[in-house]
Amino acid sequence: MLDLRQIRYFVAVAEAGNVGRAAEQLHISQSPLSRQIIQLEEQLGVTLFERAKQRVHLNAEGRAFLAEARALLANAARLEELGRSLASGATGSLAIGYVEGAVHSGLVADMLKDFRRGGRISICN
Amino acid sequence: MLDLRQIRYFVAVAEAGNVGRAAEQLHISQSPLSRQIIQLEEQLGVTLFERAKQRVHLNAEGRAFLAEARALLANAARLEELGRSLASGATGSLAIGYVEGAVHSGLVADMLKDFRRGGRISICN
DNA sequence: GCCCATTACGAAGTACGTAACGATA
DNA sequence: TATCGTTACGTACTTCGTAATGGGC
Repeated sequence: MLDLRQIRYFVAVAEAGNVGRAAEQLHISQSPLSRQIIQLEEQLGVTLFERAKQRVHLNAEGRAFLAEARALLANAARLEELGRSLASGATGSLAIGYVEGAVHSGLVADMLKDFRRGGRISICN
Repeated sequence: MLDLRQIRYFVAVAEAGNVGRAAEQLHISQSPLSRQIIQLEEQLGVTLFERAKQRVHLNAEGRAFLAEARALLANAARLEELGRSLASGATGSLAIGYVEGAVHSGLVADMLKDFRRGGRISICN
């Protein structure tokens, strides 16, 4: 089973392009970060970074993996926020995310009308 | 940060409606499973199950959480599979998921045409 | 000599299983 | 009494930080 922490570590290193700086941003040492990245690669059986001249750099596989990894982290963050929001709301709260254009197209308005009639808002990605 | 293992445990218990059976399916004991569920609830600050008469049953918050939890697990599984597929493929493989209707609408065909011209296929949920 | 990534090693935290407990039928 | 969920406790594993190692500039 995939570990979200490793994914977060991977994204940090990929974005920083540097293990040391990524470690600072994550508030951990270089050592465990380097190990977690290596472990992730071993568990997946993929080399995500090109190691050369004591530098790490995303390779083709790493770039492909990065896009989906970011999506997963965003999904996890939403789920966590959903949980916390469920705590505050009486029986649940209404959170509305929108995409540019969705408001003007009347999509959001229609969904809200339907919701008032007792309909259910479906989760839209 | 959310832990995928706890999410998987939660979904198992929610679907089984029973800690014991869920534990069997997960190949762990009842004890740690019960604790992980409680920890998840504590970390989120939400009660996901209604405890009554020595039984656990999803409450309203739990049901709302379950839907998104399943989505996250599916997303994680896709990411893991992507990683493993990147290992075998030369520089990456092409995997196509489709939704009923997308094929007949010509959406997939258009995307493939664009892809042949050197365009990029965007990830669609 | 300085910086960067990795490896070595000891300490702390966490998850597990077994066993005991409380409650329900 | 049998079953189910939770709590108690000891063990094993995993992750962390510090320190040492090996390569480039």
